[in-house]
Amino acid sequence: MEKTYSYKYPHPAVTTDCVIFGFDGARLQVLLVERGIEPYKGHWAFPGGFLKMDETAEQGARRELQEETGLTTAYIEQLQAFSDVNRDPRERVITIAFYALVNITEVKGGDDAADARWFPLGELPLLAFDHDHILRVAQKRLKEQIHFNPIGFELLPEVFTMPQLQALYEAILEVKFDRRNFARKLLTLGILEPAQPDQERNGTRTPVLYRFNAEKYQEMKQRGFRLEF
Amino acid sequence: MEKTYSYKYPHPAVTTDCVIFGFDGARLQVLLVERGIEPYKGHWAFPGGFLKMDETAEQGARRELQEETGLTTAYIEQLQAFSDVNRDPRERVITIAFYALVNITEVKGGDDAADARWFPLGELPLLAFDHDHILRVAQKRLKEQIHFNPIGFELLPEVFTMPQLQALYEAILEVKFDRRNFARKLLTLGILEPAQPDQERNGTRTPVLYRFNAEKYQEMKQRGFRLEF
DNA sequence: ACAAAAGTGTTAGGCCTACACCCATGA
DNA sequence: TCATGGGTGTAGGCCTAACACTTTTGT
Repeated sequence: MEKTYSYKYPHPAVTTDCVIFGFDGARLQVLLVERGIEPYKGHWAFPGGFLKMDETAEQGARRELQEETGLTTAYIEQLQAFSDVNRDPRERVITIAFYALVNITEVKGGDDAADARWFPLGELPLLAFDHDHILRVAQKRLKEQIHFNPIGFELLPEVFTMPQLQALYEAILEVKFDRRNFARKLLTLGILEPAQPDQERNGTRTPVLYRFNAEKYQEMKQRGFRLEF
Repeated sequence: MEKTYSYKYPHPAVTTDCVIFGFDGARLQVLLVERGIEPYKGHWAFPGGFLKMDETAEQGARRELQEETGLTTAYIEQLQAFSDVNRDPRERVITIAFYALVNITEVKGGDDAADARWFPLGELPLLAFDHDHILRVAQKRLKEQIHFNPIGFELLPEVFTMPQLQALYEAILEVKFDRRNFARKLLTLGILEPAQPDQERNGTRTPVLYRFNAEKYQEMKQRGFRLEF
């Protein structure tokens, strides 16, 4: 006989979904998995699944993230719950959506997940459920967050160039910046440090390498600050 | 025999809770209800309750808001889900928390609810469950939101004075502003309009009345703008 | 040798901050 | 009449935005 779980009042099912952002140097990308079963078979979806009774939503989202990317330490933050009554045709399912920022080069990247793939924003396949809606909310949140937090650094390798950093900000905010003004603004923030002996800078054609200084950033956050764009 | 609802896998219970902010002219206030039953009997909690199977989380939160304040049109926005495994001692309960901004003068205000009362932030009673945590998140979100949205106007009567508006911003952001700079900043935004014939301004001791111009605000939002503080 | 990428510096204007004075009301 | 609350204007500094030239590498 099959075990079931009974309640006095109806309970919705609860899942987590994780919008995983990466940056390939030019465009923002999202990691999606192809659905092999109905409903929405053949559509693509964010990694996610049913929440276990002994884990918080964030733990569940991290578990899904780890299963798809191998990463255990990524930046992850809750977006919000999505609770439309008919968002899943099978039963009432509420999902708690998260977004994660990962360094795309550290992700084994759908090699053995086989069904997981990176897609650039703007070249997305058909998404399952209300995942297009969730993605729009995630993008909006990302744009907002970057004004208060240097979360962009989560998307870059440990060492990066100023043009890379600028391309990232432009991809997230969907605007263009003046090279010189952008570099000055970020440098005067004081959270970047050169990651390169001066001697090695042979030609000006090769960009200067920087690294993010997390301690300086923590100091600044204490005193309060704003990134203006 | 009692009816029950059975599932193949365990399902958590899902509630909504609504952090309702009001402004009395000097301080931010929160509407709380006293719990009459265990657990946390005698503690105070945000209005909330179990989500029905045919309503979205927002609809549930609005229903709770309406039951406690009589308001049907308030500004309401989702905070996030709170999912700690043991946040409710009875069973696994996940709550989807919202925050609402209401004009305190329009709220029947716990008169017939009898157990609902406004408390100023800073003079709060003991809160039930993880509601102190939820409140901190709500306050943080309110501070962030006010940089992008003139949500402060939701907390004021239709017609208000500049000193009132300033007191509200100071209460939310927990800072002090220079009177003259604050007035200029808000006026040059172009979303305030005088709500008073010039003649009636007899003495300068009586403050000028303003009203929020929602159309101008919508225009500005299209073009993109920022409130700086 | 020429195009593309990256480094660097200056200037003008706007916004923010700090600050002083006047008027009217109410005690 | 004096303290309080509210309205208004100005000057300095900082930050932002706009903009040009040089170097080097790769083709």
